[in-house]
Amino acid sequence: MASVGIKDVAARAGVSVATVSRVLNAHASVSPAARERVLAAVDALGYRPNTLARSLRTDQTRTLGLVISDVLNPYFTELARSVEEEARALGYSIIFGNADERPELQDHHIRTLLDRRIDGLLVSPADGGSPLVLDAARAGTPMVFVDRWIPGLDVPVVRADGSSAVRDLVAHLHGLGHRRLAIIAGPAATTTGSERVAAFRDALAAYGLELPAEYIGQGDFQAASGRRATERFLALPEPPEVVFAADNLMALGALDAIRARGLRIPQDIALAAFDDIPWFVHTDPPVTAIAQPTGELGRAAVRALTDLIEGRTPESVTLPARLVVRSSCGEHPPTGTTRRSDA
Amino acid sequence: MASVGIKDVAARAGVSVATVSRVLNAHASVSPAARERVLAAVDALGYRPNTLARSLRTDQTRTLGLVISDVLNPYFTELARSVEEEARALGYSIIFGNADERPELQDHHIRTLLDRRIDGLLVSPADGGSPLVLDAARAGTPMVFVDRWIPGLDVPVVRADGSSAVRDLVAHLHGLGHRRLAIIAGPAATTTGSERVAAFRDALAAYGLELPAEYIGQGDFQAASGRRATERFLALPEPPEVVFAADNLMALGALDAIRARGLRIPQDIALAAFDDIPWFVHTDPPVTAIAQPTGELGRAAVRALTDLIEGRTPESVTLPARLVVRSSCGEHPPTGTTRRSDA
DNA sequence: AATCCTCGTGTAATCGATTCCACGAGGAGG
DNA sequence: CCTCCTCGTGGAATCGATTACACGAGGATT
Repeated sequence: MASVGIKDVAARAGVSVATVSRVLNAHASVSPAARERVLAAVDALGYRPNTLARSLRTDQTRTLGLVISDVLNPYFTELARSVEEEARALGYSIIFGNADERPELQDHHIRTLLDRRIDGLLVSPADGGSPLVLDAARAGTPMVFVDRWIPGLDVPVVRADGSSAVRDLVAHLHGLGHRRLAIIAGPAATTTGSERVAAFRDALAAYGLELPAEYIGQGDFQAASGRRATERFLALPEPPEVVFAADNLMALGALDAIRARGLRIPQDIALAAFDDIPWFVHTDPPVTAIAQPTGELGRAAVRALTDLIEGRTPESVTLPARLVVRSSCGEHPPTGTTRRSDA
Repeated sequence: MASVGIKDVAARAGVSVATVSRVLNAHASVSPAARERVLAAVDALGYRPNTLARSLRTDQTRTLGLVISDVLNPYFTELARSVEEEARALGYSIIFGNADERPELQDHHIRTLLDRRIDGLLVSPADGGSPLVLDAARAGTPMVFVDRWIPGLDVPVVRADGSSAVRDLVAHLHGLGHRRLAIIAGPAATTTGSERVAAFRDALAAYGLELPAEYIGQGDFQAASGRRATERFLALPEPPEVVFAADNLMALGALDAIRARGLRIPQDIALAAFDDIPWFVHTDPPVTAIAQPTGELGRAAVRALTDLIEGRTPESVTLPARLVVRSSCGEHPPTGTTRRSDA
């Protein structure tokens, strides 16, 4: 039952544990004969080094932590996938934590990750900055923010800039004749929560349009909040002509609410969303959305973090998002299929 | 920079490391006074035990590995979420691995997990059984299969039985007048790949219907394969009236293919899927699907695994799946909203 | 031929916890 | 008053690796 250790390998190869360690780590000089015997012993015994012991000694785990805001959100899921892929290519593994958009759950995972002595942390903060994150950052834990970030910290940020895409969206909507535009925002404590509202408001201003308070629904990036916000919009004396959801889950909730009211999209009300996902092609109707270069973001984030860990100078990265027009805001659907460019 | 260790705590509290360890682990007897001082020192220093050292010594990590077949599949994502939740409640953490339906990637993750000395493994095998999985099972690694399994191994299985739901589906389809029914299958090397075809064929047989070879599309549970299989169906001299996709991603691919052909659902061709997801409510049209009690499965799997680890006798669990009728197979959509019961 | 490197190797300290064992103090029982 | 537990505590071994240091053998340099 006792799994085989380095001692067993050493014994079988007739060398010391030091030599075994040396061949395994391509260290220093080892005679070809000894190397041969060690390698033979290793796979005769099926030896696998104990990473716990190794990490304890070397003080590095070659593991990165990734705390994502919500696993049920396809955007984060795709992000997680690309992060893991890039990390693997660079010789790191990833341990995920899912925050479910709850700051206390986020902290739980960060704590666990830190306890495991991960080499670095990738976070998409669910709030404006828990003491835990702040302390970790100040204590010098290698850390990179992805998608969302916390201002005022010397931590590289990898994210997409949606403002130009939001301008395109508003231009599109305005061109279709819409004038009363509403937004379902994310939590103000998150950068993506507040920035998307600001970008939307600015874009409206360019057309001389206002964004009245009752046209800002407060959501939390989860489907249920999108539903509630939309119901509130629809109950208004003068409901908006367009609802723009700041993420895809709240768009799903909006879809629920609109369908429950028996309204049609886009005839009765138009819908657009931040974050494009494959399902938006097949919803009724296909949803106009702002697509982020998700895969690129994940890869860039990993590169930034490994740069930081390995002593190179990481750079913050901002990539542009882009508008993908479908038919949920009115007019004819675009001819042909509109596909996402991000693979 | 050297993070604080148990020695620092001991020094500050004026006791030995043994005593510190004892209060931290609620072991043996410690005087209230000493306990007090230790606790004070612990949070004055912000001490956190090094889990690597602890695990090395105790030979347990209180960590479970979960290898899922595909993170981009909402079914597995939901499974992962419930698994983590239940594990957390029981005092374990989860490390995920995403196999992307590729056996070699699955093996990579299992190897990594094993190297980390996880206490137990939850697997949804992407193939009929890699040597790695077989060896681990035989070597006595606590292991539980979830969703899919490998026959002939003494490993508990937690899964859903879809056969009765498939019968319901076929009855529904037959009742709508459909007679030429096709299926997009998963890889034959997976149990869910072959069982769903078998269940479908059996259900058809009850109505005196055949399942000809050209009506069995070979997929791999990924969207692209669903698209290809559907294109092949549509190119047949006598195309099927219904396509039943064995998972939701292949259904997405089928949707793509059907739309690209300019056909309408359900007038030109009907569609149904295994695995229900929130988006199916809002696709065009809403998709009739077989829903698994995903959350329950995840929780049961964790309980079985922890039973195994902690020396209790785990039990295999089979829960029923159920049919959720929407409008993608014809007829009127059900009145009211059809929601998923699984929270 | 004496000296000095270089090369290959082994011994032992170390990482940070847990835990067995021994030991002294104090109370109970005789 | 002596003996024997029990209780609280500390010393030191241990888990399985890595790696600094020492050392002996052999070749090269003078």
